[in-house]
Amino acid sequence: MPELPEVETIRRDLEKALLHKTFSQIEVIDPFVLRTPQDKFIDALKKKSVEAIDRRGKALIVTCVGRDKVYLVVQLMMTGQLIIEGVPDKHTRIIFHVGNGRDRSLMLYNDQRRFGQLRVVKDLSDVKHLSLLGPEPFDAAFNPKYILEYTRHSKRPIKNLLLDHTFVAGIGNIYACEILFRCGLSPKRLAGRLSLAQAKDIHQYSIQVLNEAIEARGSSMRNYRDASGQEGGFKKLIRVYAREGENCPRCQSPIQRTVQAGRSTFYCPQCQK
DNA sequence: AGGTCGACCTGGCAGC
DNA sequence: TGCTGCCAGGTCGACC
Repeated sequence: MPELPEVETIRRDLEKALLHKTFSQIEVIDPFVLRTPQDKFIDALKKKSVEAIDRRGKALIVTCVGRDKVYLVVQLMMTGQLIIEGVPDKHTRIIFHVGNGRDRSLMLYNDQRRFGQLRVVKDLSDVKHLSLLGPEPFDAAFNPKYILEYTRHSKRPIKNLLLDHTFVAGIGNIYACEILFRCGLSPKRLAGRLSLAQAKDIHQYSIQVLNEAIEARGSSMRNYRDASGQEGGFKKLIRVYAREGENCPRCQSPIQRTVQAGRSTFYCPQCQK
């Protein structure tokens, strides 16, 4: 579900709610979402205190300290949610009890489709997905030169490349469409044919779109909720995604939908060449 | 080797 | 109302 801006919003919320608090108890309702054996998962987190909450791509990394240091890695995938102070429902898979006595609270892991994954590791390099990730869009390593060099020999459409997390981490289907719209670039354009100016646009508009979305606390299409269960505000700012048939905000011609790499792409054929 | 495609799950919605 | 088919923000492994 969530892409970089949504996960970053959740990360900031969790930081306010969880930092330096202790997991007093972990209730596993549905072990299906665990990638660490249930008893190990509970044992590794119980009585640990949260030292840091980081994000890498679309993954959340909760650093927990106690007898030893462990990392809780959460990939929300399509429908995962981490909710503070929510009421458990039929999609609640894990309940984290936080704090003690008067300062008690709950953090729920909800996940309708159960694609999400939670694991506990002692060493982040044990998480294969993390080791495969390309640079963060806000990193200096993600720059026009990198984009040009990475794509030089590529025969893939630029949209597919933006979705490839080994190229750049955290961009998903919504933001890939929005970034290309702002660039005025067709999602079907071959990545290997980019000019330096176009690589600069991709770099600049990636950062711009993602920053605006973080500012608006993410987009809510279907299932996305922040850590307090609220929808994000970027939905109103989305110009093409899921707007098939509506007028392009720039030229008024109808936005089209097509399918690339098995996923919907929305774009304006007039503005995006 | 690079790139594409189904599979993984559940549920909402449109159309009949 | 109920059924069917399609669609969904991600990721991986099988396959071409």
